[in-house]
Amino acid sequence: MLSLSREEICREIFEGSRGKVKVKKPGIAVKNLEKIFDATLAISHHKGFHAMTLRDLSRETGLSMGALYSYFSSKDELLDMIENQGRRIIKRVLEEQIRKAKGAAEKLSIALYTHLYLSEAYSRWFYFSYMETKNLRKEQQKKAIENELFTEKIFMDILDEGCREGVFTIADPPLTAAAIKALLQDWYLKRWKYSRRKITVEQYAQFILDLIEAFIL
Amino acid sequence: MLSLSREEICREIFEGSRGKVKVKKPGIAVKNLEKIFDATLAISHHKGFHAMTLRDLSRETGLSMGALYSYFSSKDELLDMIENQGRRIIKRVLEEQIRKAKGAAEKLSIALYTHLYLSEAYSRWFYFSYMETKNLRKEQQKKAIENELFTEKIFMDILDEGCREGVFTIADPPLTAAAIKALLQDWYLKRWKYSRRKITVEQYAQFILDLIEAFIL
DNA sequence: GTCTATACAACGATAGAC
DNA sequence: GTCTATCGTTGTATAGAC
Repeated sequence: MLSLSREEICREIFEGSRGKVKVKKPGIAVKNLEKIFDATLAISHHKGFHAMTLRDLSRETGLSMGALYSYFSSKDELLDMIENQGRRIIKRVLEEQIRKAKGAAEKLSIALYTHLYLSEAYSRWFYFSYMETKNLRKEQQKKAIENELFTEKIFMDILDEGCREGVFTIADPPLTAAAIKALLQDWYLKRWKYSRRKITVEQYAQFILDLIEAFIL
Repeated sequence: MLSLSREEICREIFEGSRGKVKVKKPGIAVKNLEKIFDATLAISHHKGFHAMTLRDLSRETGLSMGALYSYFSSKDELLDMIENQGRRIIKRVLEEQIRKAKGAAEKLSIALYTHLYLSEAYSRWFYFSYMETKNLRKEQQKKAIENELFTEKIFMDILDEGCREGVFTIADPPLTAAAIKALLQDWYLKRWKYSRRKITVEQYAQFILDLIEAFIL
């Protein structure tokens, strides 16, 4: 439900990138953008975006170097496209879902689950974004930091609301929100560990909720 | 108390790297290794180890390219020296400190504080090691993963001991240990955030301890 | 022990044929 | 819309003077 298909995502990027993508036919462009983003996330997952060469990307996508440059005008622009679009989708879905909930306790639960399900559906994007942030140019780095603080603020606001309602008792809301973020991030940063131990996203979500509730209820 | 001086660390690396470092005079070698490691961690912190060129490193250390190659035989070897030595020191200090404690509750507290103080003293190393792991060659990557699991196991064992003693009640010890690790790691991965908010390492340590104890006591 | 100068490979990016 | 061929640049690494 949360996850758009990859094709829809690439269509959205294509629509929003008129002028960057030189290829005009939507059918062809969307199909190849899908290949390009998939391959970029896959290769970067193993050796980092900077170490990925465009020759790697050419081999993995089956497109020539020349063809790649019909979809972006520089390696940096490719990075920007991935960063920006991912952020936009995630922000939208997260806000949509939380709006549905009533009361702080339910909002906390929904926010936790939504964030974990999102990072499950787009785990490679989350991992990529986390790991590449420090390699971005200033302007993009600023956006990434804003994004981290934005998500944290969502949890801060829920915690504050809970305190006002009298359902939560929290000594230090900012640190509590930071801890929640750290626990959410571990899910996509340490996927190898959790998948090796056969922990499902549902198990992890319930565990985090229990841990936090033991602290604030 | 925990932190060796940088000079001592570099001396230890120098002693343990006979054959790698071509420079023979200890005084000169230790002084320059200090410059090299410092600069590598500093530059990598901003743009990643792979993006750091040896010309960058030359400029930052004041040594020529030729001189640098008297201290390592390839960029990869430099990376190995940093990874290996950091791991060794941290493992040693962590085990030393925990051995002093008696009983699970005290051990948990000591382990948390020690890990946080260590990651405070060597924060750039911790950050570097975390961020560069996926870019390492297979053999080094395996060591890094073993290291992650080793630290986690320290906490696992303490939690198990506490359950046997009857002082802790834990539904899922492995997930609890994983959560502790995630919270410890956030301290050095998000230094910008905590320092901006003027959170001290003592405050953070006490907060994490409170959070975990609320869950397991 | 450190320097300058340089070799050589690999990179990102482009031009022009198809 | 995609390809091949190639440009100029920049990277790691080394040789030999000092």
